[in-house]
Amino acid sequence: MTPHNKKIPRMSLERLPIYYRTLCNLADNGYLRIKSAQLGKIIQIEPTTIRRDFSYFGDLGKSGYGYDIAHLIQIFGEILEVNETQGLALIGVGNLGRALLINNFRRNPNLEIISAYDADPHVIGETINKVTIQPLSDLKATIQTQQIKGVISTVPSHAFQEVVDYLVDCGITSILSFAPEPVHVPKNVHVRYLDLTSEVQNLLLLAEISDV
Amino acid sequence: MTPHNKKIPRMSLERLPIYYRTLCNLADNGYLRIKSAQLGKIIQIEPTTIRRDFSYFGDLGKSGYGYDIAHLIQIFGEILEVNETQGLALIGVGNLGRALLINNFRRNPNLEIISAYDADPHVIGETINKVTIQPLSDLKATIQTQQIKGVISTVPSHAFQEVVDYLVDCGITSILSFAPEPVHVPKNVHVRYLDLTSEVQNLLLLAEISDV
DNA sequence: CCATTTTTGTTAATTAAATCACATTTATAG
DNA sequence: CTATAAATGTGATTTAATTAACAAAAATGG
Repeated sequence: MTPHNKKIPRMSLERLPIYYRTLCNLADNGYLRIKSAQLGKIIQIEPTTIRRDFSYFGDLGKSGYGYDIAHLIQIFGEILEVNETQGLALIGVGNLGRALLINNFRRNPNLEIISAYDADPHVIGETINKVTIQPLSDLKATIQTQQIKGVISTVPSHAFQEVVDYLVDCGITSILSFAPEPVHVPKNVHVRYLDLTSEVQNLLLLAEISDV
Repeated sequence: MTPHNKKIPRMSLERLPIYYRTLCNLADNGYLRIKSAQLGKIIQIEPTTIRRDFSYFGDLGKSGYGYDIAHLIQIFGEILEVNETQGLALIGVGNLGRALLINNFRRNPNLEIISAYDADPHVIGETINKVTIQPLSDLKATIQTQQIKGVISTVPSHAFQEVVDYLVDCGITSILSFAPEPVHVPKNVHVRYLDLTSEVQNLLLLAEISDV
C-alpha cells in the first residue's frame, strides 16, 4: 500500500525519536533486520502499536520478513531531519543551564546548542564548551546570522512570560521550558514543559497509590 | 455526592501536581476562592476537565460559588503527601546530577535529595550542598537509617540496567531516569523516563510538521 | 423570601489511542 | 514450483480521555 494521507496521530510522532534511537543502536550492533515483535520487547511497546505507527510513514515492512533497519533509519531520520544540524539557543545559564551546555547533546550530533543567554552580568562573557554567554537582547541579532531552530529555557517562572514574549518577537516558534508556569503564545508557537517536580511527585504518587 | 470509588484516571493524577502548585501560588497571592473557569484560563486546561478531575477527590466545590482554595490545597496536599519530607537519592553525579543536587528542589520543601552516589572514585567523598557523594554500594546501608522514597538517576544508558537491578534489590520502587534506555523491572517498581533528546526532537518535529 | 444568576458535578457524546484479529503478502524449505 | 510458516498492515473493536450539555445546588440581589 501507499503512505497514509491521514494526519499522523500525536502519540505516533512522540514515539518516533524512541524508534529512531533504538534502531540506530541495533544498526551499530550489526543488526540488519527486525520484526515488530522483537522491537516491541526491547522498547516495551506492543508490536501492533509499532506496526501501526510505522504504517503512517509508508509501507516499510515485508510480510514474513520484518523491517530493514537501515531503511527505517533512513525514513525516520529524514522526518526527524537528523542530517541537518538543528541549532538551539539556551536561555538561562544557572546550574541546570550550565549542565545542559556542557553536555550539549553530545550523543546526538544533529542537536547543538549554538548560543546561550543570561540576564546576570556576572556570567555574560563567560565561555562554556565553546559557547560565549550573551545578554538576551543579543538574540535578535544572532538570529540574523545563525539559524536557531528552537530554544531551551531554564528561566524561572516569574521571568518566563517576559522572556517568551521576546522570543516570540524574535520569531522563535519552538520552546522547551524547565519552568512549569504556562505562558501565553500565539498558536503557531509551540511550548513544551518539562517539570521535574511534577515528574517526581507523580512518580511517588504512583508508588503510593499502587501499593495500597 | 460522595467521592468516587472508581479508579482515578492516570491523566487526572498527572495533573494533580499542576493543580497543587497553581493553587499554592494563588493562595500566596491572597486569593481565597476560584472557579474552574478561572483556573482553566491560568493553566490552560478546559474547565470541564478540571471539574471532573476534582470530582475524583471528593465533592470539593459549591455550585454558584466555586472552590475554596485552602480546602483544595489541603486535600491535594494530603494526596501528594506534601507534609512529610520525601527523601530522594541521586545516582550519578555528573554535570546534570550536580545541577540537580545544587538546586535540590529548593522551591519544594517536601522533596529533598538526601544522599548521592557515583561510581567515579574522584567524586566520591566530595560534598555538594551538604550531601556527601558515596559509592553506590553504600545505598543498601543508607536505606537502613534514612527512608528513601525514590531515586533520580542520571546514569548513562549502558550502565543503567545494572544500576537498576541493584536498586530493585535494595527495595527501591520509584525511579526517574534521565537515560532513555528502557530497563526491565518487577511490576511493583515504577520507572519514569525523562528523555531530553526526545523532547527536543519532538518539539522541532511539531514545528516542522505544523508549519507546512 | 423568591427569582435570577452562577457554577458545580455528572450523564451522554465525542474524540483519540491502543489492541485484537485476520486476510494478505512474502520468505523459505522441500 | 508448491506448500507451509511467518509477519505485515489494517478494518473492527475496545479502552481511555476529553468535551458538551444540562439538571441540581447554592449564592446573590431585590
